[in-house]
Amino acid sequence: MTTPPGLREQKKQATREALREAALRLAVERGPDQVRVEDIAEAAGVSPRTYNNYFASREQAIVAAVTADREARIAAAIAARPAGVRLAEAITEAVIQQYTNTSERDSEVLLLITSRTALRDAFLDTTAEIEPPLTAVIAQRLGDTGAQTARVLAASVAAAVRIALEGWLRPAGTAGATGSFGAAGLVVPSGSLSDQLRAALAPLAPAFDAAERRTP
Amino acid sequence: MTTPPGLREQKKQATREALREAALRLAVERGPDQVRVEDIAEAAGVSPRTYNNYFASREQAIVAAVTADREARIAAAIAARPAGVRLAEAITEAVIQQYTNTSERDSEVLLLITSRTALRDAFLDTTAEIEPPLTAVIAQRLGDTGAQTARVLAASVAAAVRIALEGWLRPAGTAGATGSFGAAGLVVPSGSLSDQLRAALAPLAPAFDAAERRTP
DNA sequence: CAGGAAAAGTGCGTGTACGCAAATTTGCGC
DNA sequence: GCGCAAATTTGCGTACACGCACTTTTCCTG
Repeated sequence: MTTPPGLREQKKQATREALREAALRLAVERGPDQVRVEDIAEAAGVSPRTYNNYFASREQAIVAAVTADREARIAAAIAARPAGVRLAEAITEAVIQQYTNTSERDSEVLLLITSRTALRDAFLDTTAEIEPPLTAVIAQRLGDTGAQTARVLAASVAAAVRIALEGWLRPAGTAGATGSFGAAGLVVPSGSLSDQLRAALAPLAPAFDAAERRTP
Repeated sequence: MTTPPGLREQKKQATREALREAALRLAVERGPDQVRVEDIAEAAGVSPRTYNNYFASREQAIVAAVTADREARIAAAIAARPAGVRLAEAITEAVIQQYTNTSERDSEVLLLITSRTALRDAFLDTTAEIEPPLTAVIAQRLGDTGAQTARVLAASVAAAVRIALEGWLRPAGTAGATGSFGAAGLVVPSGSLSDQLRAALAPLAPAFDAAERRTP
């Protein structure tokens, strides 16, 4: 059913990644406001029109360089957990694991992202991407009868993650200007990201428990 | 604290409504694709630039004509319910009440909205507007300790409503073309809107119960 | 009621988003 | 290998979104 990765699809992914990388590189080099779609397209070796076949806005390519494939990794992380544990717990831990897996580079880029409202919004919008794979994983656990329930719970998780991220990087936006920054570790505005995520997801746990109880 | 409605604010609301009405009227008259921002602005007696001070996209004004003030009405409806009933129930009923309160005109316009993807998306996006008032109402019931919980639950409700609406008007989009339509009642794709909303909100009830139990 | 600060409205310029149709590339069967 | 059907890329044209600086309106205070 799943077509073996043809050369066509391969090339498409290559183009997508080239655009992502070019966008991020240019944004870091010049500052996010000094990068036009035209520049990104040129750097990736495609036409500006093609850029918009891959990304619907200038910001998407930049944030995609950080969030790429996060949805798939979260879904895999959940599926990897033993079937015995509570669904709520499996999801919480999987989400935390993936979102705190930020490399050194990522943490630098996050500063850049928070520095522009448009970028920040685009970044937060990527939380919606985890919905489809999350829905699939949840539906699998709940059985076919709970398809609608799975969608609602997945969307709720995405919303909670979004809120956690907002809370986490809000104070960061108020302080620094565009230019230099430094410090050793991550920016730790109001509690660690792990704590924010745990706190945001906790209220949903009873809903997961009830859903699981209905189809054990 | 709350400034008495100055003449300034009054005029702003008047402009906003003028834009809404003009947008909807033109969209119905000519078809949604034959209406430019310039046209709407002219019909409302403001400059095109001012249009974008009120609405961030061409579609927003059109859908706003249908969804105007829905958030406030939902919040009021919840607050109006006796403090004794379950929060989950109060919210569910209030939401259903407000979303099924469609006038004759609204049902006609909904057909128009579903006929264009961009309009449909803009319409679904309006569900996010209920979050802030919903957060306030929920937070009030849960006490100040549950502020974060209130946000998450409110966002979950908004997500559930969105899913319900999607499911409700999906089949409607596949059938009819732009032009004529008729029939007596509302379009009833897959179950009534009430049923869709109830089904989408049901999975969240345990989360509300648990939150209430924590601060009774 | 005059003065002036704050807010809303406007014009302009730039970059963006995307429908459409033509040109190019890819993959498959022969 | 050949050629064709499907998918992708591209150019073009149009409309939109919005930052910025400037004008006009509102409304508060003395």
